[in-house]
Amino acid sequence: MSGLSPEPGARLVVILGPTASGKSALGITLAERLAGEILVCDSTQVYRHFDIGTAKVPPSEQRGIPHHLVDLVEPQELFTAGEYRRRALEVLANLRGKAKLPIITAGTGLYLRALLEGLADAPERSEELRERLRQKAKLHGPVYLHRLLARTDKEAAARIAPRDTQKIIRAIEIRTLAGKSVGDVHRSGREGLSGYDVKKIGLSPPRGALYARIDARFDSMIAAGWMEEIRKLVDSGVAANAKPFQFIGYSELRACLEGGRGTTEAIKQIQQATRRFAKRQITWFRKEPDMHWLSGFGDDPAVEEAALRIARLGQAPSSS
RNA sequence: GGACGGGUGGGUGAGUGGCUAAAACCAGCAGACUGUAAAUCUGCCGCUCCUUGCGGGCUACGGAGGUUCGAAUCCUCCCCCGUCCA
Repeated sequence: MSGLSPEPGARLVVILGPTASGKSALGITLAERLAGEILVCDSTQVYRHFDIGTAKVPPSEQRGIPHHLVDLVEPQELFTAGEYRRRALEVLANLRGKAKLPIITAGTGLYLRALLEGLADAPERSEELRERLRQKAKLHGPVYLHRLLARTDKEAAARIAPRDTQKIIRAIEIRTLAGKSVGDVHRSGREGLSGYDVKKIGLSPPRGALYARIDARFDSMIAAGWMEEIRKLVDSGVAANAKPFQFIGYSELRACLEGGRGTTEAIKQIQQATRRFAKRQITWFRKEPDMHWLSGFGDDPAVEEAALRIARLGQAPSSS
């Protein structure tokens, strides 16, 4: 449904790929050449003050290209896919008025899907309900909630693994607050993005090379003062259980800082966690429809050229 | 030179005669995922064959022999590692 509206409308470029694949660099390159602006689609970069570890592009490296959807909330706030969608739609409307090409650099598959395909009309999260459910789970064991869900929504229970507490809670939440099954809520449809001719470019560097970049990027983040950033966050009173402190690297390094223990073990953990994260991203993006995959990093000149062709013409490099 | 302890699948490591291709954990690979998504969860993980079955074959617990219907597990010799005694 998305991008297939009767009149092709404005163009929209999406660059997606695993972490450290060079999405940001490619985005800036395309923006410069095509009079575009960047919409970051990353669930971690929406948090203010968590800059280095979330790999935000520092203003000094943005080459004058506006970067939207970054630094939207404070660390103790919660952010959701629905909120991302609302904000992104605002930015898109705004760029349309200025006749700028929107370029989305996407690392968070769920957020991108929320924007492109929409979300069902489901209730927002309810902290009170969730807290009650979490208490019950703690009391009766992890599988208890699954049985609870099965009682009112067999279909959802069949789809969700008994130990996937997070998804079970969400399902119970929808069932309870919407008053109908999750399946019914989802089947009621969702409204995707329309009025855009979407070009999706995927970065797919060789696995080994990607892993090497991940390791190298960690070093440069440290060199850029990641530790100092964390120290400042701690000093300014950001709670340890704040959402962004759960992001890869932040929790481990905070523990090093406060526990005074060595970092060599933490470094290995962080690099490994990042590799696993990249794998999950790859899995998610693999089934993304209408992709133009490029097998290199976003700062590779050959990739830049191919991406430019796709962004301009919407043709696969092989067909040109 | 002698006395003990130990050598197990990519790693750590359990396993003392059959239920063991070998626990568990890690790593790796694959997958799911419509408001926590850098999250959460699932599967596979010696090789191989097919009529894909709680199927067949082969290889595997340092090496070589042996005992036994049957050995990672018991015996003999050898090699290596650690600790201790000379």
